[in-house]
Amino acid sequence: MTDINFSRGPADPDSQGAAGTSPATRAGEMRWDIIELLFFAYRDFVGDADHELEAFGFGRAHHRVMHFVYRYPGLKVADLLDVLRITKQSLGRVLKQLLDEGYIVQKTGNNDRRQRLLYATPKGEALVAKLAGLQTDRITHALRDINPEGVAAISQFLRAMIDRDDPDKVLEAIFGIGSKKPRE
Amino acid sequence: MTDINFSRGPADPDSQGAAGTSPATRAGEMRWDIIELLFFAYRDFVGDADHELEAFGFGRAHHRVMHFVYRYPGLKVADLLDVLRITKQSLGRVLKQLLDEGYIVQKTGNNDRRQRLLYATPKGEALVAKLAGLQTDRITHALRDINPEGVAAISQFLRAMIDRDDPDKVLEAIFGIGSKKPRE
DNA sequence: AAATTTATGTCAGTCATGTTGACATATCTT
DNA sequence: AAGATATGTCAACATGACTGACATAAATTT
Repeated sequence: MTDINFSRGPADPDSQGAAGTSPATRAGEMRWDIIELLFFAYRDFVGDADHELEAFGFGRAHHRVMHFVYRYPGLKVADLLDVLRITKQSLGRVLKQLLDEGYIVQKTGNNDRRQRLLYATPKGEALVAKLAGLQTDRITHALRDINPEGVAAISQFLRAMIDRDDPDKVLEAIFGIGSKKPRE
Repeated sequence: MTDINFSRGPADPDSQGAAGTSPATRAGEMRWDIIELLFFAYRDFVGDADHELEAFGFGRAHHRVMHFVYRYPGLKVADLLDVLRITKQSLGRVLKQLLDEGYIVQKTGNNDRRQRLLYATPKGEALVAKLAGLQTDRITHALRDINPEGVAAISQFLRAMIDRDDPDKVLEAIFGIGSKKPRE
């Protein structure tokens, strides 16, 4: 049936050396393993939520907004734009739906009445909890046979994969700039 | 400045318990840390390639196709569909561009002349190497201070995050299903 | 007080990438 | 010869990105 050549790597690995210009260009030095594991792990990780979201008529964009609004109550629209790295227009459509359908409420800022601070409603909280539950189940399973040192290494690795130049508000909170300890 | 309430978690965490139905529904049991680290880590991980791809007039879809064609020479179209989990039409557009612009070539299968086996050209290999170089640099940096046991834990974690029911050809290769006949 | 900047919202149009369903062709299998 | 399979292509559509322009209210600066 499947007569694919599954020898790993290109037919002529040596042809790589001269082509690229970035520091790691020789095929032998590439972290193909981690690159591909990240692809598949993330694909299935978000797949959990994707499937559930269909029942709500929502997409990934809605999930991301709901998640961060729930997790960081009182988030401003501008902060959300920084975190999600999308444009105002893209966010606007999704946010409007979530507001209209009662998953999120806005409150005018106390200090600055131009701001619309965002909060999840109980309905919104339930959705986030449901999705996070699915993802937590997968994570818990994946961590099952890993000892505390291993878990620490995983956490350290993921943190070190994140850009730290010009972090947004949420990242500052995650990395505990203000001595706030992430729940762990 | 930013007068956001950055207390962690929802205003009323206890409201979660009754709402959800999946195993992990109580807010205190959620792996918010890993969930968010995965989001940011993957965002920045793929961001490396995204930026570079603009110069080629390509998007993420092109990268994914090029990557797997380069890594698994002789991949069939059907295998690529399994791996990427997209439809024939979506793949078709992207694949046609890569063929037209000389990044990929097709060869008719020897055993089965209906098959179009895909191979990266030197031009395609150079592109993959460049993008993988950027991502490898990030990974290498993130693994810098992690000992071999930690790296093993990271690898194990990522593998365990991946669905193993009905794995595709590439996953079978990654997980080293050693027998001659992985699927029938 | 007036002018400017900021935070947000919205409109119009475009693009990339995904979808479904139908259908055509060549080739392999029965 | 008939049917199944691998691939390619068509039309139509959905989502979620984008740019650029513009409007409003509120804060800030002059």
